Amino acid sequence: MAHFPCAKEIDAKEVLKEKGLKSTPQRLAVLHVLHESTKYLSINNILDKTKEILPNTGLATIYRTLDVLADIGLISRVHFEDGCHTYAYSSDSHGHHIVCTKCNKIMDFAECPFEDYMENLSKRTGFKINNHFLQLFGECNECAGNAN
Amino acid sequence: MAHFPCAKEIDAKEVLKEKGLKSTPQRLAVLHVLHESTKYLSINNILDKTKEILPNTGLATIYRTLDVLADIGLISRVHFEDGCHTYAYSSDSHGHHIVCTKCNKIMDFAECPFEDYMENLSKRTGFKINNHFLQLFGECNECAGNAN
DNA sequence: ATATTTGCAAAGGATTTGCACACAC
DNA sequence: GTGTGTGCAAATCCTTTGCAAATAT
Repeated sequence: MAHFPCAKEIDAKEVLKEKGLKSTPQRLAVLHVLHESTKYLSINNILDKTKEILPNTGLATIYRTLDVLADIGLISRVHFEDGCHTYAYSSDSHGHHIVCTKCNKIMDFAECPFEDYMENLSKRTGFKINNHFLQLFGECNECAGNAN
Repeated sequence: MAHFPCAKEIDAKEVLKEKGLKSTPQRLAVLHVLHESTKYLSINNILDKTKEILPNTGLATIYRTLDVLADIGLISRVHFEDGCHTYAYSSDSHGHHIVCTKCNKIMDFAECPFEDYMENLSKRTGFKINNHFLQLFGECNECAGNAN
């Protein structure tokens, strides 16, 4: 199997093995690409960079691999404002929501716990933070209270 | 023009007028549907419910209307794990990211400012919060420091 | 009266799937 | 050796767009 200088490679191999998944060059290459990149990459960016390592990689493999890696927690899904088209009524400008994963109930909450934290985080990261997106998932009291 | 019992209708009309947009039955109906619903609705759910009010509404109108309403802040975009396929490397299980909207630089941060807040929010909303999604947008120090 | 908005249908992209072959275990 | 994973191409799905007719102002 090919070998790539990915800091998380050994870890990744173990995580994959734990889940009964194979450590394929493609999976390690995609992880490597994401790990090395300091920028957001589109699916095609990821494909191109992966092809620099494994020229025959197909687009479908990228999709499948990203799903696998996200499912086992080695990467995470990132949301962009214009990349995701689902909407909910919002009673205030923050528009944060809590979603019940059992019944889909949705509740928006006005106050934003981050306001204070932002400044702190701005200083530490060097980012001037303009906007934020927060969403909570859980079970509403009916679903949590009633049986499964 | 049709009239719907939407608490925010008058407000919506004003906001639309302010922006030079027309208060069409479709826009008010979609807003009404989202406002009345306590649950997350898919695009097709929104179409179906809107058709209960205005039977001839087309799907394209739903998309256009949701965009307009989101742009003027009357509704907000909601992200679901499987509804948005963009990924980034994640160095910890939280996987929160800050994204620079100018150069696309992405930085993940380990600590989660919500940990403490969760319990508090759980009590107030009645939701048992299992998971959360947080993402920040801004400008990295190079982009913020350098000219535009 | 006029410019915006809508509905329909067609176009366009993005993502997924089927299947034979390759490969990690 | 076996079953999972991959590559290719086709199929599918979601979203956007063009245009003529309708309509809010």
